[in-house]
Amino acid sequence: MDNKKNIEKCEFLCIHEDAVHNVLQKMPEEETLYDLAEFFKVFGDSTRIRILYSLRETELCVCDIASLLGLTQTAVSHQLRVLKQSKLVKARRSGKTVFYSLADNHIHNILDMGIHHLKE
Amino acid sequence: MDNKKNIEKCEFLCIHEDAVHNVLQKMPEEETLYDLAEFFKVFGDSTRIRILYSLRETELCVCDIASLLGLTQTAVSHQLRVLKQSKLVKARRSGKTVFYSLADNHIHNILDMGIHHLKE
DNA sequence: TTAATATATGAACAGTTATTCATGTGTTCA
DNA sequence: TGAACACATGAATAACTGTTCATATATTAA
Repeated sequence: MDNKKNIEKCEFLCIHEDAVHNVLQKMPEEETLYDLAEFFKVFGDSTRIRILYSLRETELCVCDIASLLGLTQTAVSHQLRVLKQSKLVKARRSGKTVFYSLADNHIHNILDMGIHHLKE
Repeated sequence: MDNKKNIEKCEFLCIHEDAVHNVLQKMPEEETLYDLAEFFKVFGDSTRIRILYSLRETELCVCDIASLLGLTQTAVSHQLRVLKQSKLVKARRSGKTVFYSLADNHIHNILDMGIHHLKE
């Protein structure tokens, strides 16, 4: 084992080796966990949450969202870009306006699950 | 209406009033959306995600987690505090050691839902 | 083409957050 | 009691993130 560098003083005293070993075997890959955190991070901003909720019913243009939420067009644009990169929303251009909508119904479930947890 | 202060130049041009009005009526309360963002924010850090995954199988003490994930005891303690405040984990003291475990099975579902979304 | 407009984007700034360091608290055991 | 230890916590630092400002792009209409 060459993980001795990370080891704490308490290693020889309190570590529950069986449990730790068991957990280590069942842990998803490092990258998966990282991606998962990145995914949740996108939901971890109230502006983005509000945008996502705005899009629950219908598609809206950038200007609609800005007006609806009392934000600047620029702020909305930046956040929509984040949401788009994370594949939470998709865009459809119609002339000068760009309509945004939720990328898939999955997003509803995730929001609902969060709301549900809060109500406990 | 006294929301004219927030209104953009494009208001008179591109706003889809019906859609916006409809959305406004169905929006959850401001505070709910804020809490929801705070909730997801906790999941939006890879260290915390890794800690939560470590606790999927069994309870672990702080030292176990630190050793398992290659973190300092201090870093783990700080993050466990965040997780505890958000009621995602609970603590049980046994002598000198403190064992942490997931607060409820709900947490599993949320993690799984995230993983599931990533695999699409 | 030019003007108007809806949206996008790069840079700067301010606020937030995760980690580390130093130290404090609570428990056990000699 | 006092030493050892597992854990907690406040302060400081560094990195990250959201908003704003200025400006660029894309589309339409005159």
